[in-house]
Amino acid sequence: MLQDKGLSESEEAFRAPGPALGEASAANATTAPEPALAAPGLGRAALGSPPGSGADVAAATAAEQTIENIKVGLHEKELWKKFHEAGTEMIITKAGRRMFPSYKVKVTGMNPKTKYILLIDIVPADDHRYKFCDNKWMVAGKAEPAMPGRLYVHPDSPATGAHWMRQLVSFQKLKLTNNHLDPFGHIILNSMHKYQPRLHIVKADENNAFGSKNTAFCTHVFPETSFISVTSYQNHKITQLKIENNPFAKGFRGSDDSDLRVARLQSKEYPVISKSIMRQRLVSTQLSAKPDVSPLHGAHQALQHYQYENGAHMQFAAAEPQDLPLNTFPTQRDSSLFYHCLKRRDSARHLDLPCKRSYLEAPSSVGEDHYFRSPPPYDQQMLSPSYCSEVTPREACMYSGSGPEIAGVSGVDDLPPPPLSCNMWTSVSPYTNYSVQTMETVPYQPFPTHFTATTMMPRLPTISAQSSQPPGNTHFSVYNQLSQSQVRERGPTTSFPRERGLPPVCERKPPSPHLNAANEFLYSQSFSLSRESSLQYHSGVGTVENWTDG
DNA sequence: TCGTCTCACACTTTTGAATTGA
DNA sequence: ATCAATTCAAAAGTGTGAGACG
Repeated sequence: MLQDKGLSESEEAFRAPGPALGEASAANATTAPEPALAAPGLGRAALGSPPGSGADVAAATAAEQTIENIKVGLHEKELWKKFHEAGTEMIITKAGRRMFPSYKVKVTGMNPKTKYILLIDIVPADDHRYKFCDNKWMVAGKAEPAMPGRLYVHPDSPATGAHWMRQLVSFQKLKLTNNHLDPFGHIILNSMHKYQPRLHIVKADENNAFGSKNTAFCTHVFPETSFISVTSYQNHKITQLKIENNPFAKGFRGSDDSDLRVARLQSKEYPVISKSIMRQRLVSTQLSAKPDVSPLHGAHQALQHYQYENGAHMQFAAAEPQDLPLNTFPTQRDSSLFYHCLKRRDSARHLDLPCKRSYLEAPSSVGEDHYFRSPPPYDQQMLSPSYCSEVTPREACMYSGSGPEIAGVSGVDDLPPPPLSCNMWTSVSPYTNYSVQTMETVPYQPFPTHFTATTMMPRLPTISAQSSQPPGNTHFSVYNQLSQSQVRERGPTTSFPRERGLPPVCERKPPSPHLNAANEFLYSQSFSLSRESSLQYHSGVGTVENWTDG
């Protein structure tokens, strides 16, 4: 056994020898494109705080400033780069598939005694659908409506800065699915779409919660972690990289002459080499004969610039605008940190986020029960004018567990109800300018008493040109699922995990309003975050102050 | 017909309970 | 009786490739 029993994910990861970490830091953040931090007319004043307010400065406690100082380094950055250069693909399956390389980071600069919550979301990198044609990825039309955003909260959350900094923080148990009705809380993606994982660090408050007036958070994005989701690998280079680097795929390793797969096939009296291997060998031969097949590596080719996420210019080479290279992923600044250090002006609510367990205890056996609703893909809006045009408040809707789950996704309305009747989708009143006040209109959601216990983030507003919802409707929902700590996850065809451990979610006692508020907060903050990161600023932040520009 | 998706399969690693020994 | 180390079977994570689907 590689890891000791009970090791947390972060501790597991820490044991793995890793190359140097690519790092995103606050220092780098300060070099972020100006619009992200200083959009005209949307500075402090717009956020409800007088410019240059002395009170603000005083309010920026040392604890808050640690957010500013937090640096995040991507583990196995070189490996990620390898994949990135080939055009990373991630398999998505109905049952959920892990990412490989897995998302692991080294965090420094935290206040050792302050508690933080680490979570990941995956947002569309653009509003295109792709196809793999002629050994390269090409735009194949408009993107499908974005799946309901989900967050993956690290199982150790909340934990002190000392805990997070002690070892690598691993999100390797995060799973991706293409099942729109996924009952396990995996992150739902559309196949053949490009996505960008984002790491959010949220400062928990004095009660292991967040959402009080001192809450702050920041977002880190590593461009090399972007990927195209697929149901089967398209690029043989990616297949080879996965086989070479993923221990679980060892069975497919082997040199040309001693290809295990071939040997196995032949041993079973299959007279021919597998089609895949033949194809891959053929392509390899072609590639070796055509070293410039990937426009990515052709420095002479025209560079196209793309605005991305926080306004950084993305560059990639392409012969034609529609003709994307293998690596079409944004080459964002190496350190892509977005600053979202927030102070709430209204401290009306205090959001309890009870520790799942002591962060000093032996790590929990919680599995994939750390998924929440995630922020929407606002990057899209930045990239596509069509998104910007529909950034309007949306009407409230309510979805029950027995009804269609996906409100903002076309074509899903006809789908049968999800197998788990305990899914609970709710909504909010019209979402005006993304203000905090709107958050307070969110009805209480069934919410596990445990922070990490199988609770999804509120569903994020569907703001998409392709949304089936009419403009003006803002949806968000809460999704509950069983804790993986109690039940090992099985495939969707097997019995549902609630058969063991906890009673069905729908039978649990009503959640604490504070916990619901936590959901709201995370939603609201993520929302604000997303809005800011993609659109720099928006007037709706309201009582949330961005204090990093001071 | 084509592109995409699903599923069973063989293989590997991981997990965790049972066993062993100090 | 306790604890750590070891063993081992089951579970989980891989890519493959045939076939289904729209």
